[in-house]
Amino acid sequence: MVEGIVTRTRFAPSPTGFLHVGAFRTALFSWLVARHDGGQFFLRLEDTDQERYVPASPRQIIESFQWLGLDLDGGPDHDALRRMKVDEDWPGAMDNGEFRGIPGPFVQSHRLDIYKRHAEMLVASGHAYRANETSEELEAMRKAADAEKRMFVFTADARLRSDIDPASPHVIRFKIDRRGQTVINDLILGDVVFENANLTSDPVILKSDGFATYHLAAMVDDHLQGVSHVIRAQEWLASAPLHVQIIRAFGWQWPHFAHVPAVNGNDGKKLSKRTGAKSVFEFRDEGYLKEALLNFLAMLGWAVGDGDEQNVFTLDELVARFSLDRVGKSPAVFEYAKLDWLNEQHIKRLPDPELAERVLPFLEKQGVIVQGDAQRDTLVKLMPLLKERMKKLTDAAAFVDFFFGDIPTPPADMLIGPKMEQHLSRHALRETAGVLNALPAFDEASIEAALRAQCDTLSLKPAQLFSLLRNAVSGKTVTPPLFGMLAVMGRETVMLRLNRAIAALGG
RNA sequence: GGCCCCUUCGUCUAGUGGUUAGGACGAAGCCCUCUCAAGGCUUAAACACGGGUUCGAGUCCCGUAGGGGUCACCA
Repeated sequence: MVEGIVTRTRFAPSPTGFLHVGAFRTALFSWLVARHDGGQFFLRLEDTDQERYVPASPRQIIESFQWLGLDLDGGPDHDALRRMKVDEDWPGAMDNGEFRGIPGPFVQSHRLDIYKRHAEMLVASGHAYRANETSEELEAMRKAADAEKRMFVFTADARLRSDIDPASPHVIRFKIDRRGQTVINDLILGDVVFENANLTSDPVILKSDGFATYHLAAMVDDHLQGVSHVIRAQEWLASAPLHVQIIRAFGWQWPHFAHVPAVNGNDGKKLSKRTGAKSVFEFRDEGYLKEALLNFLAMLGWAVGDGDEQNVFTLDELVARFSLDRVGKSPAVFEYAKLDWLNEQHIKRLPDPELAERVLPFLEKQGVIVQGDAQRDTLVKLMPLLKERMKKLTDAAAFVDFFFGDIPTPPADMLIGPKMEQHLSRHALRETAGVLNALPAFDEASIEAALRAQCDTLSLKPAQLFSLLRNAVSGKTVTPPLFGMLAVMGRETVMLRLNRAIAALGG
């Protein structure tokens, strides 16, 4: 256990491609643990595999954190990102950030000397040794073991050569202690017991190209950077005993471990492209709120419990209530219907001006709004009409497009009310237009009162008159509520469209 | 195959020996209603299986089955 220091967690992805939301759920758990405890959270890029490195990856990872609003107390700075060949013109995440007492660099390829030094320390202390078998030789050894139906385990005794010149190309392997057992006190899973005799080959900790492997690099960094809780995907559980041995070989205290269960697709299998392995950006672009995504991700595997049945949480509430001992042990499945519902809930809770700001970029992209600033006020007024019927931000366009641009005069058959003749529809429109034009105040309450009175005057049912008006002013059969819609639209536009409709009906 | 993890409605889950097994999403129905929604009410829907332990098991133990992870000079 790391004692006497604050909770410090980290997210340490390998920049080898685009991270899907499942990875960010693990990151969110780590972030929540840190914030709940008033501790720190930082980002470390584990790029010790140069062959799989994808230069677009660091940027995607950092911008995802930015969009989600998960702040970092440390991470790759501008210079580090430049060295990683991330776009020159990109400002980078940490230029305005601070490194609050957490030692960097935060990119593993910039820490090679540290790993080398630590690997040599283990050789000197007898916990590791040099080896230089070629991959062909190793393959042959595996085949031979296979043929004898026994498991291939590489140990110091198995190596072909032991007199290795430190100046020649070679790897350093960790010498696994195969006696006794290792117990991992996992914060989520409880005690997990491993028989050390079952452990696999002595792992390479320093590759012949001078790069460390995960096992060495992550343990060294977590120690040097003061990580108190190692929160990671459950796929790491099998190598946890090895990690404990490495930490012990250095004489360090080990951190709390928490292995987070996987997230599966709706086929029960590992998340794939087809089953929803999307990036954070894809959700953003599809019109999801970060609040909803975060809420949804947090509840995949975590629940408040204790009889509390709250479903909708703000980030602050999650920070206040999250704890690892409430994280379930079993894998969860993405169910996007629930995300949609959460999105609705968070949309409804957003203040109108804020919601309008979120909707605006989508309307601009969809060509509904051209002059955003000029039309912002109208947009804010529309929010009360919209927020109850929007599932995603992309839904807004269909409800508001006719407020911001002219509409073609609807076809005549659309201008005839239910169970009404053409002349009757025309009459009703003409009379109602007259009433609306004479209305002293063109606000929602006045409009409603006047139109309901019109139903009586004309002996029409609300459904008849109102659908007629709706179609005439919007050109649509599905719109926000009529009275509020007319008020926001304004008398001038309403009269213009009603008169056109009357003309289209021949009169 | 060895080792490890997991198993409550379709999905996310509550439950820590005694419950009519609760909630949410989704589904169906009803109500409300100017369309679409929202909202309200109601219904269907689960303890993987088999043995124990116990007066009593979703809860404890042991098996079985199923799912997943891992066994690289990848992370």
